[in-house]
Amino acid sequence: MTTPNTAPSSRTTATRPPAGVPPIAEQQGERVPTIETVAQRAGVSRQTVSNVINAPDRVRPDTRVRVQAAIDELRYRPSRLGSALQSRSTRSFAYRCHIDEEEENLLLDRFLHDLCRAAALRQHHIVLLSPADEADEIIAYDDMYRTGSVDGFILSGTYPGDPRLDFLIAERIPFASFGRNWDHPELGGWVDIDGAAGVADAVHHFWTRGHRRIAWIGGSSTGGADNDRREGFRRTLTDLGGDPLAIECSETIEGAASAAVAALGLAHPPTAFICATDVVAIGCARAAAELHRTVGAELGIIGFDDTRLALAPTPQLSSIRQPTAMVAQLLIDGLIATVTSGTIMAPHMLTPTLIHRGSS
Amino acid sequence: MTTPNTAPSSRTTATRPPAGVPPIAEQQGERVPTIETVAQRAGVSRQTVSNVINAPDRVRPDTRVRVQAAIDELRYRPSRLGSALQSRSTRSFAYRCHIDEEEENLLLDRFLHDLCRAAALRQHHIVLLSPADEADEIIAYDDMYRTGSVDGFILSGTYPGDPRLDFLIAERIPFASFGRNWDHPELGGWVDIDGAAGVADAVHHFWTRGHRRIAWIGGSSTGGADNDRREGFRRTLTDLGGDPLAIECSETIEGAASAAVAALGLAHPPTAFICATDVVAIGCARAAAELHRTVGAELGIIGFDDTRLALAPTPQLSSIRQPTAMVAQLLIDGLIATVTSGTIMAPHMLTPTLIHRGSS
DNA sequence: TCTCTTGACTTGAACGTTCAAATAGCGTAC
DNA sequence: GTACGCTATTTGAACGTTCAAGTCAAGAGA
Repeated sequence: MTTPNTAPSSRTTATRPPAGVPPIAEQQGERVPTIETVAQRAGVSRQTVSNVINAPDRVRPDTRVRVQAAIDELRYRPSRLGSALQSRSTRSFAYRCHIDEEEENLLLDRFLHDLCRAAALRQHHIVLLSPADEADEIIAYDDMYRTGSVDGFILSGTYPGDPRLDFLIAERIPFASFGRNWDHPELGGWVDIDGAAGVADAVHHFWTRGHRRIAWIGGSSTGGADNDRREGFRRTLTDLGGDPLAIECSETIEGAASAAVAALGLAHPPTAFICATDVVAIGCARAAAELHRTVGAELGIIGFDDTRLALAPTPQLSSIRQPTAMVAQLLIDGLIATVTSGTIMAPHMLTPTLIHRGSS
Repeated sequence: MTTPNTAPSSRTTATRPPAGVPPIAEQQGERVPTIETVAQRAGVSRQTVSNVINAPDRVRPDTRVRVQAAIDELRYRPSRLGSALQSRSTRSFAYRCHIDEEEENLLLDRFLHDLCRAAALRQHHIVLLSPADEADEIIAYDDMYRTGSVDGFILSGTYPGDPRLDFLIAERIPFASFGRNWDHPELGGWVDIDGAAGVADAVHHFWTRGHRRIAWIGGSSTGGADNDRREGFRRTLTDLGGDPLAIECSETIEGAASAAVAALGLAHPPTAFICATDVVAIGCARAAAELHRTVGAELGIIGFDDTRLALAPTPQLSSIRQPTAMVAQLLIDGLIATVTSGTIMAPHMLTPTLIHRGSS
């Protein structure tokens, strides 16, 4: 962070812009038009202009046309700050952008994108937050809310005992979470995917195709989504009369691959893997390749999240897809309702879909 | 987007929050403290409170202490909206969040994260934009800037003829770009990585280790960063007296793998691959595995971007790392300067670093 | 003693919007 | 003819801050 390693070219061009290019924002002459400018031009009052924009039905058609013409001529756009100050709403929500160097999070990428889209649909913006750790995250929530920077918060990746939910509920700060409130689901404020149901689908899928030795492979977490999925696996397979084998591994390609190799070397090895994430599934596919086993009917693999990674191997991996776009839309709509009505949104549990490809 | 697939539990809990949990934001009694509240409590005027916060040296120490006490007691935080309206600056920048379902962009993830951090360091926020296409992107820029939603824009992935730069310069809208202005680099407003220099490093790395048949493998774009890197490869290898082999492929694991398999089947096959991205490098590694070739001294691979993907294969992949954190910091500082001074930031060309691992 | 300067603080105004209340115009019913 | 209701529009005030100009007292210089 000292002096950047610059190439020669960066020295030749000084801080000033090159000749011929006038500096940015040199509009001293032409002030940005305000609602007052428009009003004067159209020969009406501020409020009428405001009405033309926000409640056109309150304005007589001919006046409306006249005002609209003034708006167009002046290229007027209402100031978001002005209206935010007055309405006490910024029309924006914050979301923590947690890029973990260790862990894959292609799903969260997609979710972030969906979130932006869903917010834009409702004329809202997403502001990013990137706290160092969890304590910092709560401080950042407090700070952003109290300074009026955003109207509320979108969370993701909740887990049992999550202090963020406790904090937001206690402080009466509007929020909506991708991931249930594990401790008090009845409080609402969340949208989640029924991971156990998705895994149950996968188990049935393999079972009806004749697999009798089906394994779960994933991280070792004892609570939250991973645990929910693993328990869904155990329950479903037990109900079918099978013997559930749960393999623990770190959720990286490497970790999953070596765990899968070990599992395939067992006396009674699995013939199908249901994986906690697509990354784990990729690891299983690699293990199969290393052991010269063909992935498909004889050795099945199903991933989770249906990220781009699932398309990489040959054959492409079946995967359990989460409807992130719908999650995002529900969260945004729910959070908007929370902000306006002051009530926490009703919980929504969505079911994922098994996307069937060559690997199962 | 019709009725979501909800679990039974979502029916039991209605839109109202469960009994015992009072609705959010029920603080009618305790109004949020403003600067005026603090002023009254401390027995001073608004402006003095403002000075305590923004220019403490203008206030006598004992008054300062008294005001600070009032601030702490009331838990006062200045409204970002109020000050933004007055100062005509939101202290926020917009960045386009382009998640391409087709293409890997782990690098952009990291960059986004770094951007947030760099912005936070300067008390700024990053607001996301997610336009459908490029025309939409320009409309979104115009809209956000004119409504005063943000002070300026951070771009990434510029290319020759990029209409976004032309637009922003023409409209005198503050911006800073990760990726040079290919058509008019002298105009500034950008920070970029000298991709050609990074590739040159990689070529020398292989050359000194005895490789004489070195290949470039990547997309077919005819301008922008990819082209710059490929030309850097051609030039460096030609200067050393080698015969540059540039292989075209789609930048997916699949596409790269099949292209690499084909290349390795040539009469005079390459012994080292320099890849346009880590994804392409993963593809090469897979091609090697398929052909039972050992990656390392005899068959070299170097990726680009040094994402988490580079750590997945065995041996782990060498990769050319871009200093994204520094890019982000330079862009944020440059953009802040642009907003305040009205001048476009000087260009900065940074050099990437070859991270040496088992694959080279 | 008078003026000038300085430091510490206050006051008025403005930023751009929208809510709530007020007003004007006009037709209609009693 | 007056009272009423309705619609279209205007006005005043407020949202929370900071800039610019102002006040006021104390100290310095002549």
